[in-house]
Amino acid sequence: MGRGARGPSMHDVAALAGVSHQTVSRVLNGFEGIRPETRDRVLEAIERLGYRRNLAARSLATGRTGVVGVLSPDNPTYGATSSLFAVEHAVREAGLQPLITTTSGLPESVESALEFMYGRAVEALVIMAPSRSVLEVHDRMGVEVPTAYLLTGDERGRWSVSADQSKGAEMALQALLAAGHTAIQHVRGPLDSTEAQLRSDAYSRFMAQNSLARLPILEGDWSPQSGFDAYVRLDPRATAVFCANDQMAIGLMHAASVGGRWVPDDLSVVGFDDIPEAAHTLPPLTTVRQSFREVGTLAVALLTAALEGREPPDVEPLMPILVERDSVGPPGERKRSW
Amino acid sequence: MGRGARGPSMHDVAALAGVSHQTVSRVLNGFEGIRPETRDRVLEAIERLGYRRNLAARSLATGRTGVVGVLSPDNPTYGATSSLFAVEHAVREAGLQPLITTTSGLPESVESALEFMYGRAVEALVIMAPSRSVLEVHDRMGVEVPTAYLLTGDERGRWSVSADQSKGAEMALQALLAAGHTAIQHVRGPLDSTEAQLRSDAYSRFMAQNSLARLPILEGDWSPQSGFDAYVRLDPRATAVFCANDQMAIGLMHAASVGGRWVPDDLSVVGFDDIPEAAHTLPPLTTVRQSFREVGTLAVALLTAALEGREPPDVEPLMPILVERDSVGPPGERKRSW
DNA sequence: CGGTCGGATGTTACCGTGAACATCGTCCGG
DNA sequence: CCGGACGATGTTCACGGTAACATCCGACCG
Repeated sequence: MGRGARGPSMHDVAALAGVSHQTVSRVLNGFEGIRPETRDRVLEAIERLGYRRNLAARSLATGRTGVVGVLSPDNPTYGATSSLFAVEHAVREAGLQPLITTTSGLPESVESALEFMYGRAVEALVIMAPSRSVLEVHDRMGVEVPTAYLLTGDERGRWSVSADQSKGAEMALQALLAAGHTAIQHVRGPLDSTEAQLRSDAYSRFMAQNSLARLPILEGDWSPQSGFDAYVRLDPRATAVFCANDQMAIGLMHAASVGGRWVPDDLSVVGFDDIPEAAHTLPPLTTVRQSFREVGTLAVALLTAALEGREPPDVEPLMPILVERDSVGPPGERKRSW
Repeated sequence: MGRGARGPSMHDVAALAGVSHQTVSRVLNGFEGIRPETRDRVLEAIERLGYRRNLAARSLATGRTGVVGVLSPDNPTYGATSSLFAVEHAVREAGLQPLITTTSGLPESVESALEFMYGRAVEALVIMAPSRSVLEVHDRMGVEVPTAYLLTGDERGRWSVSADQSKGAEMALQALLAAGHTAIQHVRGPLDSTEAQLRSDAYSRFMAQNSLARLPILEGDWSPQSGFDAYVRLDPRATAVFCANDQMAIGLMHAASVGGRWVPDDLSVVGFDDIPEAAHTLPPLTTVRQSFREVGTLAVALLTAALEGREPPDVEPLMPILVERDSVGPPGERKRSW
């Protein structure tokens, strides 16, 4: 194993500045009792040598790594990625180091990803767990570092950071109801997904509360293709569909158009997430926007508080926003001629 | 600075197994000359104590970190993120540690991201530089680790890994030409972007080679909104548009529909990238697929070869694939009644 | 005017690992 | 029967920081 070229060390800096290495250490760590003149000499020596401190040595001496593990799904969706990048930024901002590791979600993949991070001595974790199985693996491996959860709905109580999924779903459904729809069907996300479950539960609750007949819930996998496929399984009576995300809504609108049904005249559709494309589908998609970046930032705030021994802030679920565009219209058989 | 709880060390393992710490080290590093019986005793002790080696200490002793820095745009687009995740996976697979750092692309952001990574003593870099300014900052900071470039077209010669942008653009244009279009306009990506430049150059070349009049090149920023905005600036003579990515194509098709022009009857559109939504736009988008994951994997192969002192493999630009769907039709004034 | 105190800085030990070198026993050949 | 070689393992040191403690020196006080 060839050893890397080593840069200058504290001792080199100390020698150049005519002080001891400990004084250099004190300067770097912002110690108080240092004569300004000495500090300047040290800083100049650092500058001259292009010195960078060796974090491995520091970590070895202090027993701390400052590494925050981030487990992310390896699926490049807009929402998850937005949150991921917000987490990355916030972690770095907090003076810590993000260790982003992706997983397909299969148990062995989750396990190897977590094993990798534990092997790196992470001091905190952000688990972006779109599916419950990820949580199960994590629980089974039982490690003790502070952990925040994203994409898990409210599964983990105060450690779960998320937008209010139920409220969001309600907003979407309310938009349909307000337009006059009563035969509303739901295309949910994967059974395994906690967020999909919350939205789906909200659907059932909403229908019950408004004394509407609950049509069979169709299952998709978040992909546009699965939305497309869901269309043919739609109940003929349905005049409106609440899709659990925008991508499936896009696929479903495509299928509707192939099937000769026009959105919003023959079928109303709402999505969830407000991905950038949602404003430009045909027709532009009415959807529910959630602030992905905000949940990422909040999760890190939770962890830094825990790491510094402060009381973690209470995280209220974030309020989503209904974005009304053109995919919702009144029900009825106003078939457009084409 | 409170010191973290320290786990068992090699010495603890050694004591339990009745050997010296060096023997433990040898077992862990797969040394040859160890009696099987001794090895087993050591492994059992490791198991019993739940020992994990301290990478900080290892790194300090060897002078190596095994960290590969990955600079990524903080823009959660499908393509960049796909490559990013492929890089992450490949780096980990190679026994190294990815250090993913995002940047907005603004010089000070790029600089702080690079500074962060250099401070972590990265041994190699993957720079995902959608814009030339990122490269400039990187060059200015002048560091010597092996560096692979993504999203830069062929800017960096053999160190640039990418799909063949020119060929891809040609394929897109050829599809339009084959359908009978001669008045083809181009909506390019940002001026600063090397990939946009390559596609744009390919457009100019293609038009010249086929003796077609080059219509003014419009500039977008990759977003659907910018594609939408470009529509009104379209030349009235244009019967077809080559958009430099799918998102802009989506926005442009939206605008066309608002403007009462039908795709593909009144206007043909091709995109670039083949994002998952492209198969489900109205109409489904003809586009050029490039293998984002593959370029990510290849970039890492390049770096691991360099790190191990092997001759880096020659990386041929990857061949993109034309995906023909329904957004291209023959030119003409066959306005669809609606 | 000497002792003490406190601020500024130096000295030493230690963190956990890997590398170089030392040691020990055994086997084999002269 | 002894010495060298070799295989298996142990010992020591270095890596580059931080923490604890030691030291030095000037100022202030009794």
